[in-house]
Amino acid sequence: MKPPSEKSAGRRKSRPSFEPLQPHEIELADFFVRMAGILGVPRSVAEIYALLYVSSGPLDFDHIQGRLGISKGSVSQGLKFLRDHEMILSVKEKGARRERWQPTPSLAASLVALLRSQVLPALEQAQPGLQRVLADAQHRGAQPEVIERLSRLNRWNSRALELAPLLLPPPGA
Amino acid sequence: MKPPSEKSAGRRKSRPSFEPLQPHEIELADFFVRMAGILGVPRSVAEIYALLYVSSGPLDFDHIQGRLGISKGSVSQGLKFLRDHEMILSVKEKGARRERWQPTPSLAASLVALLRSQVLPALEQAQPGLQRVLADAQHRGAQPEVIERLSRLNRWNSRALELAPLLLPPPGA
DNA sequence: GCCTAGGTTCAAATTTTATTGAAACATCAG
DNA sequence: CTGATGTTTCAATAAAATTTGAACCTAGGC
Repeated sequence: MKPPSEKSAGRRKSRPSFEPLQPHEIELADFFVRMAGILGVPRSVAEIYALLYVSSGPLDFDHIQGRLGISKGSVSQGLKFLRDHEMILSVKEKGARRERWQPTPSLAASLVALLRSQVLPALEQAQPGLQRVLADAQHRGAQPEVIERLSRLNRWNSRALELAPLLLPPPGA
Repeated sequence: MKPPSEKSAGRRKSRPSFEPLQPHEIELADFFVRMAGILGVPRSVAEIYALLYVSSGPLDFDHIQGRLGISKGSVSQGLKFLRDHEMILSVKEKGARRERWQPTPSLAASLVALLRSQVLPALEQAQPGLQRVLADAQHRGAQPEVIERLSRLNRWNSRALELAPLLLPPPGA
């Protein structure tokens, strides 16, 4: 799909054109993309975050789409993800219709929220199953070594669940 | 090549048949698969690990393939991955040709090795780039807020690299 | 109410990643 | 050396994840 018309004449309504990322922006985006990849966060999401991170003020939807050259859908989903994980904040200027976005002050807190959202549900959901697996092994009279492994796994899981609220306080705490 | 006969009569050379995973094994495998997914580790690798984890003794190649019902290639690659990340050990019985595998004693250590191998290279590779991005921003006289963000990112990166060898000692330490 | 800027949704298309299996390789026994 | 067993490699295929874009909402101005 080629951009409709390259020359956006000065008229009000014409689609504004945005410059592609600068080398320094690309470098930072690459870094965030790599790190995000480790946690399974999609490229487009990392790129959006990186762009907001190097930008001086909050950016609106169209700027993000224009500068990154990605689709509306991706921008919308990416912003949703970042919002859901409390990694960006909307800055509403009063009287303005569009929202503008900037990163939350603490990247650390953002990462914690992200990890929390991925790991906690898995641990919670696994708990009954793990207990059943252990009970089953004991009941079958499995090898002590196996019982020991499964016990340790259960203890870990429990401790992680106990500690989670302390280390990773949920939003409303 | 003779057509393999379906009924494995009691004879030595016939292809042994392995039973599919039991419910308790499936449950544990699901847990490991979920956790592995967070770190981007493929399903087949997690399944292999889970099987070794619930099994009483070390298992050989064919047992792993047979019980999981996956291809030779997957087993080979999965074992390679687990070996490379020091998550399994080979128990060679003297005089025996085939290797047999069991999980390393500490799952915690295994996870640490895994994380290390994913995160460290990214941090190392990023360092010069991040410094350049910061220098560039300073040179361009970017907004103080942006400079501050980039500085913090650099500090984090450096500290992580300093701490890494302490928290995650490499194999030969 | 109606219109429209601003944004979301989601099925289809694309890209990425994992798995398979046949061929190649390695090692040991005889 | 030869033949059998045990394992790895890698191109082809299958499966999963991401991106796109057009249809669809929604709130606010008129």
